[in-house]
Amino acid sequence: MPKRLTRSFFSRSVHEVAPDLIGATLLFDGVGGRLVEVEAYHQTDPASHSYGGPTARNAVMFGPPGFVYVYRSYGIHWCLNFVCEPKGTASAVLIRAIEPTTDLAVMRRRRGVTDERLLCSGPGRLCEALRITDRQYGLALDAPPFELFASSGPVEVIAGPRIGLTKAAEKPWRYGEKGSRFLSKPFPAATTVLN
DNA sequence: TGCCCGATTAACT
DNA sequence: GTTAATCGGGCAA
Repeated sequence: MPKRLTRSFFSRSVHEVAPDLIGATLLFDGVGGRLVEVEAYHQTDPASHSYGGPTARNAVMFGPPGFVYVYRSYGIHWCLNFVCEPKGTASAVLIRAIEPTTDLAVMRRRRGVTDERLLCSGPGRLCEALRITDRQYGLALDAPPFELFASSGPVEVIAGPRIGLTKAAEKPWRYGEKGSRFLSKPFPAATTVLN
């Protein structure tokens, strides 16, 4: 059986946690798959929702690590984040793409598409497929209905610029599995290979 | 209270 | 390649 990740996994620098999450398996109510793309956000980072200090929306980011931050994007979509670092650092990892493994039929129904690559390739898409909304705001990642398992083998991780930002767009804090078909977008050709 | 705009997506040309 | 959809957060006034 794969090893479960507990909340202590997240009590490290967000720039260590983010690449380490690639290849891990996330399930919500038994639906999900392998994490293949994430982005790191830190309080000192102008692109982070925590940059301006605590508010009602970002409050969970200022709490202990290993909990879920969910926000509304463009008034339409939900986006899922994992809070990282010791309490007060207000950093988080945005989950951007999942390689779907279970349950494909459920995800196809929720998404209204059949193509595997359109089920969970994008932060808004994966929340629709897993049925993540603000009702999950503040839930712990190491307790039901969430399940999180470490990668079962080595993974080749690449890093590049984050997607869709106007501030701090040059920071290479997007991490993905090299060669994955399930990335929300390809990484630029000149991309750093980790490991 | 009003205004601007975004860690997106799908449906266009 | 471009753009509409859609609305709450954050800040100016």
